[in-house]
Amino acid sequence: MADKKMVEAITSMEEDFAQWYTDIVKKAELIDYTSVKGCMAIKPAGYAIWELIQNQLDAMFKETGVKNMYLPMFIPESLLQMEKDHVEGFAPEVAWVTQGGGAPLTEKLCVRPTSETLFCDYYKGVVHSYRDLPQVCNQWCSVVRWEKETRPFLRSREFLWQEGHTAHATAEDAEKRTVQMLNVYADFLENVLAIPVIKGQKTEKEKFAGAEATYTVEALMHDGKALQSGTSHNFGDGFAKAFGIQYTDKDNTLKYVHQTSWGMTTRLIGAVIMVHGDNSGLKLPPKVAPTQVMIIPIQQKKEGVLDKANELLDTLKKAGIRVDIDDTDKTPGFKFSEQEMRGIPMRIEIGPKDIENGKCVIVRRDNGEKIDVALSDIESKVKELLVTIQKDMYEAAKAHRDAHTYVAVTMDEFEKAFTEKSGFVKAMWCGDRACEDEIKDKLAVTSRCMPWEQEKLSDVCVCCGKPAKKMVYWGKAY
RNA sequence: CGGGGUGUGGCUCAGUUUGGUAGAGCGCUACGUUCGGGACGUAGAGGCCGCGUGUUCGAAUCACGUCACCCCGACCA
Repeated sequence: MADKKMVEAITSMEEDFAQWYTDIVKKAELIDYTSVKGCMAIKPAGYAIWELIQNQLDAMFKETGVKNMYLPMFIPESLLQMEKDHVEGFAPEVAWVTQGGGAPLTEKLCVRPTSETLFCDYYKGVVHSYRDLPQVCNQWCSVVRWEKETRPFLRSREFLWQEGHTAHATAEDAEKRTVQMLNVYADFLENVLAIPVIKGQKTEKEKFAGAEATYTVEALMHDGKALQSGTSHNFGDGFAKAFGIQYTDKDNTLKYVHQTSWGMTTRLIGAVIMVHGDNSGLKLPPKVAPTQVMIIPIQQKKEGVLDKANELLDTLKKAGIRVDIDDTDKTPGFKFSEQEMRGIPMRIEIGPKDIENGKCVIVRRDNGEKIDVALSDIESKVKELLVTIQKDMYEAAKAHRDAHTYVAVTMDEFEKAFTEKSGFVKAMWCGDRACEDEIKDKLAVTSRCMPWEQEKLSDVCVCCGKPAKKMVYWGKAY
């Protein structure tokens, strides 16, 4: 039961979702604002989540043959301009370095907004033969995009991410890698972050600047808005032609490589907050919880309580669980609320009464359930519960997503879905940019993706009534 | 970049209308009593009132400028 003071601590999500989000980000101590506009200090609690994301995602990449490397944070102006669509897409939001050591530079450098051009420049030097392919590299770094309006994790001027860049001998290989990486992303979101996603393709209007095709994983936040959570792009040979990346094939002819890129960012932390969080604070899936279990001793000054609590701590630590103990002299009630705010998946209460009975009390963050557990069973029970919580959080998020996904066959239904409700709306589309533009102007709604799992809801476009080509997920986006 | 809002101890804010010695609650420090859902007592520490210029005998308060942050839109991951 939520105590009055606890509710007052953060704005409720029903009252003001944006403020609720900001409150959580601050009160769970994930970030601080800094004196650099639009750039945040990612605090230890926030960065630890990012490290867990990095470690697990990186391991998944490596299973598919990805190698990590690093390229400069600066891009010469001439390099950025090599590919026309790409530069048009990014030029408006890049930051420029015009001086070095007090003297003007002969050529200004932009701070990378993304590194396609640098990887192209690099691959041009290392790819000569079909034997040099494929190149499958990734870098973990930060990028800078001069956003006008910023929000912690969701939109900042500098953000952390990974960007994978590959070069392949054939269009088929490139397409295969693009799809493969999107599947890695979907797998990661669903199994590690417990966030269900829609996999699909972006429309021409929404695809990445310079890409032939952009695939995306789209997630639904608790307020019914969509969040693009990861993208994978197939560039075809467009960049290769612009940069002259060629190799000699087995038949002794010169051919252009086919390239891909794919990225996920610290925005994922925003997604975790907005998918799982509640009015008591953050709710972390066990797999990305820096602390999975917090032990809270009750009446800790009483003989033997702290000893027993520390014994528990050791047992669980040895079992490989990320566990900590809160033995500060705050009251238990305060500690309960604080650990809930921080999103710790599970807490263990242990006091004199428990010790007498050879047990302790486990409380789940995800559903508040209290469970008596014999001290002798603690290790196996905690392990089992962490798995259960991870799974239940995914199921809860999926139930919410499904309950907020609507079907619209007519424009009337479509408009109603967005004015009276909020969430994903599935509707048929003719494939024309004009209909996409009209829907956006009218309802501030964008096409999120053309899902790989297509359904036929009707024969005609929801907007113009002409024959439909694709079923599209629409939504209001972050 | 357009619209709206806010800047006063670490946090939330009062004080600004009508210029006159900088306030409260929470938090923090020390000690003691507490402890199964945000405890209490006593004693303390802590503030170029976002920044700049101007008006004035005197500015947190008035004027002009500027910066930052939050929210909504447009743009993006």
